Amino acid sequence: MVRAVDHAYTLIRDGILTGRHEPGERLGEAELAELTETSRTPVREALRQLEMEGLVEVLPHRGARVTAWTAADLEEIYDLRAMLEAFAAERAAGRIEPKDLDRMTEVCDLMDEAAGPGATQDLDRVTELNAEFHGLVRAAAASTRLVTMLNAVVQLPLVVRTFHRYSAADLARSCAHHRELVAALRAGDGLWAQSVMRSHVLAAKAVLLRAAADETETR
Amino acid sequence: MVRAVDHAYTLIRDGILTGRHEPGERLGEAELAELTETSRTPVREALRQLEMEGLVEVLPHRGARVTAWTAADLEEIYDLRAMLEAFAAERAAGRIEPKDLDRMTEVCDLMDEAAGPGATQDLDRVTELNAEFHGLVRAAAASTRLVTMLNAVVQLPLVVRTFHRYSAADLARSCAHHRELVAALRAGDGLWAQSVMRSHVLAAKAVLLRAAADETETR
DNA sequence: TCTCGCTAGATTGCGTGCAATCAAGCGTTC
DNA sequence: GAACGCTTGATTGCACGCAATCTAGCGAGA
Repeated sequence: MVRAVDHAYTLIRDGILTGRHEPGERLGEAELAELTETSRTPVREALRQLEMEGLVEVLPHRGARVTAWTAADLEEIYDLRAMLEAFAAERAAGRIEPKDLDRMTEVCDLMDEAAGPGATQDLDRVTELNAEFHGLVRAAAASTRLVTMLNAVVQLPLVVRTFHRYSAADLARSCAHHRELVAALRAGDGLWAQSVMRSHVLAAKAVLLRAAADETETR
Repeated sequence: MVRAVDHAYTLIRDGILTGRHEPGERLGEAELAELTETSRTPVREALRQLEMEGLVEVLPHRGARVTAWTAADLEEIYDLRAMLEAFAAERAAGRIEPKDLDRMTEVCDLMDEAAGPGATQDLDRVTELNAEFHGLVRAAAASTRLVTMLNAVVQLPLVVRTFHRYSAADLARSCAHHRELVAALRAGDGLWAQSVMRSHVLAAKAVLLRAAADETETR
């Protein structure tokens, strides 16, 4: 048995992440209540939650809209994320358990497999594994507040389906970063881990910004 | 005319910050509705908001409690804050307007006055001015998301009435940091600004941790 | 023709009732 | 005497209704 709030939250969130609700689209409470087969009360709470995470904007007496990101937002968010993830990596270096490190190595192998060129390539699986990898780092950082903040800035990359914009070289570099991070964590070197993680996120930012620039150019 | 949610939010928040509601205390919705002279609906929304900011914890079907901080929480929060404020200072270095810098200098003068020893000392006024000073930095950083995150980690220092634990030397150092930060921002030196801000926050952390240690010792 | 004001429809904000869930106290059984 | 289960009281979670507010469209006046 799940709470209606969680049900509504998950449904609306997925609707935004999969692009079913476009940026700027208006989200009426009554409409969402019907969609989620609940009432407006849990929908309201779910929208508040999503507002905190930055996925929707709600204006008093005017309802909620799906957040529309600008290129400047994107840059700002990735800079924030770089800092937060680097901090998490540093903390993780002093706390992570060997079994988590082993699992991270496994995830790296699976990612190489799913990211490799050819018919077996599965970018959605890569996204999933990537989320697990970074989740392990955050969990090892052991800071509930940090995790909350990261959740707020990590949603966006999902919206824009990051990995579908990666070139083969970008993907290879990303996987290499992951392996290097595991090495840094295994060595217990906080500075190294922090540094690799920062590179990792900033590289992702560069890919995204270039992709965004290309899009507006060809338009 | 203000919204009932905001009214309830402000009232409950003040109740926690001023210590009227003690850490660990149970906060019943009905009770708060009566206290704020509204109904349970806006109270519920206010509690959710406060949960996001870390001031209360709400458990499903069991209601809300005022968050009880441990020494480890305190350390974690100050490390987070050091990083976030440093980041804000760096961004501010490239964007802040001369008139804001002038105002910051004014605030420094006023703080020296209010912090000075003797009968004119007014630590609540220092707290107020300190908030304005840091607010100017954050505003200059021009990142809505960063401001949201900082709000989440800046609440705590208010709860424990930080400045009342400062020695004369601590206060003097804090004011010196402020002046140095203004200099760094005026020079447009992001690295310098970031560095000063980090020192500033970590120094505050040290004062608080020592004070906390003393308290548990004499108990 | 442009601007301002008004009206109507729709939507959010809030109050309240009812059902689901939880904690505590009591009684029963081993 | 201790442990388990049940019942009762209290509290949260959810649904729905009404009032306050906003947006859009129309009409009157300059």
